[in-house]
Amino acid sequence: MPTISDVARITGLSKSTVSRVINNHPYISSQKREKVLKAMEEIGYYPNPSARRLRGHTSNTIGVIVPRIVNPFFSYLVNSIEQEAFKNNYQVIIFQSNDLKDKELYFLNLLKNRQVDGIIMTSIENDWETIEPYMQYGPVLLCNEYVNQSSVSKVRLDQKKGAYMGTEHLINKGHQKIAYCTGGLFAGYGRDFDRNTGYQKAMDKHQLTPNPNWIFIQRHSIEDGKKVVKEILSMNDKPTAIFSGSDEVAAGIIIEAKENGLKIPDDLAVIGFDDQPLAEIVDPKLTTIKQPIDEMGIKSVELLIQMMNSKDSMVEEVQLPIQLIEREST
Amino acid sequence: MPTISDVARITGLSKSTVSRVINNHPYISSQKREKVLKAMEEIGYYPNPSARRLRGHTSNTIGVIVPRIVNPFFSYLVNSIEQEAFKNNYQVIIFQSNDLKDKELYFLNLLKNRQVDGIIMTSIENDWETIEPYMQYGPVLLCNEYVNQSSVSKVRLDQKKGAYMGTEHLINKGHQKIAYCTGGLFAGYGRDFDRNTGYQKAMDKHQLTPNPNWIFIQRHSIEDGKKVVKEILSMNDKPTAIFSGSDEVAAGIIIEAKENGLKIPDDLAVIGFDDQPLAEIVDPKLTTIKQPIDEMGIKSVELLIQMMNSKDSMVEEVQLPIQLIEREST
DNA sequence: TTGTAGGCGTTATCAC
DNA sequence: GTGATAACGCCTACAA
Repeated sequence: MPTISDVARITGLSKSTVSRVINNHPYISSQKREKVLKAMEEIGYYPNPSARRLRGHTSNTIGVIVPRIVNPFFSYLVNSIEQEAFKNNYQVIIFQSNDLKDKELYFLNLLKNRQVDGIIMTSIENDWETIEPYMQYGPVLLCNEYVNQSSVSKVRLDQKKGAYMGTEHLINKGHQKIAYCTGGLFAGYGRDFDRNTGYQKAMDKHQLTPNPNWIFIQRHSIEDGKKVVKEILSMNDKPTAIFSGSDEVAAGIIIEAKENGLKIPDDLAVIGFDDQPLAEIVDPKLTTIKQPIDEMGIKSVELLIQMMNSKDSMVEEVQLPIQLIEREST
Repeated sequence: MPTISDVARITGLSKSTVSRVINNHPYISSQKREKVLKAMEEIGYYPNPSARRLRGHTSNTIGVIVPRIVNPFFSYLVNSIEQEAFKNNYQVIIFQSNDLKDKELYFLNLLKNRQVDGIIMTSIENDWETIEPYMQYGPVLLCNEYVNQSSVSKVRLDQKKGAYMGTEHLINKGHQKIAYCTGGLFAGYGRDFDRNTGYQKAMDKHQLTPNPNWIFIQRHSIEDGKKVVKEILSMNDKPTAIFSGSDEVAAGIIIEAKENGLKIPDDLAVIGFDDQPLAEIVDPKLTTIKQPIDEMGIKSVELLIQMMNSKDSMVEEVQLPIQLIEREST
């Protein structure tokens, strides 16, 4: 593997000059610049990232924390991030927190060693007070999940509006008994809180009061969705529609409802969130709230790179549009 | 961020001694070892990976090349790899080749800079002659995709048997006109070749000859599956069953077949490959060949770590079992 | 069993 | 404009 010294030797110049060319410094005769460039090309020289990192430069590596990559929402997000990063000459290290506080912290630690230049967090496990101190070691960007803190950059959606739209869509279809199913707990802030608020706002506006039994929390998987149906079937007062915070849970609901002879959307209308590929696979096809995943990834990388390059810490917040996709399940 | 010098200063020992403790060298008085360990703990010392890398040591990083992470097969594989790597204190850099030769080569290049200690390739784009030279820079392991080369380690399945089982299953159900749908071209070796061979072998054994029109190549997505159905519908001599090399294509086939009024499995039996989650979502549920993805990932990491630790290059081949999951589509 | 010194490849600083 | 040199943090001959 050729080094900067090799280039220097071949061109008869000093390492400093070569380094300057590499880093696009001014004050170099274009004649020598050409010479260096040519030599680099010839011997296939490529700067050693470890050395750069050690010397205090950037590592051209960004870390992405996801709860789990097998969730299509996150694999699509990672896809978009990786593509955009590659375009900008960055590599992506992927971390799965598995909803574990410790693992999340461990990953955040890599910022200290400059293992990564910056981190995109797509989920948050620890309290913000725990996470915030890590920001002094390098830029941290929140994508998808967020907190109500003005000190951190975010790329996010209007979750409140999304849930509002979905709920109102069901109301417009004539439903009054609308169940609500979320992945989170009833947190006091962030993504899930905003969704909850959106649902409530829509219900309130139409003077509807949900039966507390119709509120399901911490549901994530297809299996969870199936269980929701079982619970509903055992109720005296059953909902006629259900808003689910994830397409996967919604898919589970549809599958199990059909098994039990329920007609969708007649007996039970279902609306999901994400617009994952399975929304078109499930039968009937799923009405859902589409999140602009690709744009989120692209914007996140763009912003993070800006943050890494700006000397003083900058904070920016980007909000992307959200959209209702009506299919057959409502 | 504390360095080895800090630990040395605090303990009153030299950097060498500290380094020896870190690297578990023999010939250290257990008394001093304790002292060092304690100091490291206290100040939260963690070796700087860049420095280690530069000095010629390992980076505790492995690279994984996948064609695309949004394909559930690969996201599950990456999940398993990341989990196992984390257990062993390794980080995972993820690369998407997007079926591009250049991108694949670019990633392989990182082996030279010791950006990664080893690479797991889950797909192969370039000719083997092009890839082989990179193996001198570090261990490369083939997982899932493979070539008929004894000089490289592999973790793979008996693809031939898988395709054979699937095809014979259809034959046993009374089908004679069996279409075949693969993601690859008709390569002369490797995974897809073995699958093709398995299909042919099963057909031959039962003295069946497929209509050449029933052979579909380079089909990957749900959309591709839908197109296959359209093509079939326009044929005079139609197959009654179809073996698909991927669950996604199979799902597309089922969806489009239903749209066109075909009953599954009566009018068209469908069998997939992978056992992805969608196999249980699609209606009717998909019969498929299950690949032990988790074991593949675990075994790959295990093996790669062994390879990275062994001084002389070792080559090993692991073959994992494969299994038919019968559901409703056949 | 422990310490000293040098170098991995790069870039920033200071000279010229 | 260009070059020598030190330093980033770590590990390993070599010496003691």
